[in-house]
Amino acid sequence: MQEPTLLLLTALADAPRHGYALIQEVSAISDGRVKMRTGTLYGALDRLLQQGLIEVAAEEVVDGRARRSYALTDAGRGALAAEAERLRAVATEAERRLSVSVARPRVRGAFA
Amino acid sequence: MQEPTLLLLTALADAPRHGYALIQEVSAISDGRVKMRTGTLYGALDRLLQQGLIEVAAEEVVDGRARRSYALTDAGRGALAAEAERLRAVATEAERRLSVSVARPRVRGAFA
DNA sequence: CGGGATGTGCCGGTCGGCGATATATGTAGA
DNA sequence: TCTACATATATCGCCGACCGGCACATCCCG
Repeated sequence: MQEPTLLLLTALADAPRHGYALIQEVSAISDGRVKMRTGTLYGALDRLLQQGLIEVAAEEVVDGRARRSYALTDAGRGALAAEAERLRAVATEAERRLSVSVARPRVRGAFA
Repeated sequence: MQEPTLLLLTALADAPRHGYALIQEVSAISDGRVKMRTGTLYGALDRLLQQGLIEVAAEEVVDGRARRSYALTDAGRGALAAEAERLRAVATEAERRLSVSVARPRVRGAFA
């Protein structure tokens, strides 16, 4: 799973949302760093639907505009939780290793 | 940056390593889940060299076999630290949102 | 009436990961 | 000895995900 997809699942984790709202939510989550394009969005949405990680929660018309809302499935919830845990583990390991090498930039002599 | 690349940088974070050792190290870091192929490895290594995130640390012959070691550059260290922090933030946000929706599976009435 | 925000959707290009394949040496066992 | 496996590096082509660009439609504001 790649980052845009992960951000998408995260944006759906607390409540169902429709496409356009997801773009804004992803931007908010990533502190404005990730501007999701509609090409990425709908492609990813189709993929996630097919994988059963999300489902269509509602299809309504608001102010004359069609709006389709998506929600996480239980499988999606599980996948997101697993992914989050894995990423945290990698991040922790990366930081641990970095601190080791920073503390000892190079070894010059034995036992020293 | 994708996960294999992140794992590669992580594997280099505490000490320089050569290609084959990186495959094994990545496998160890990911608890055996990620089996890196040489196609992925050398492609990623070339990319990272070009981006200046890693550098060739040594080229030696051990037991008749050529061996090329790679090391993180300062830029690579910075990139890895930034990436780790970002991933941790996303993971935390994902887990926070999941716990919110699990605590309140659905809202049936107002103010209730 | 024009422009910007809201809203969904497709298409083609690009890039990274992956499987397959090739080459070469050292080591262990039948 | 011959065979198989671990060590070690490297290339190629395919595929899937992401991305920029585009199209289309409605609503609101000036």
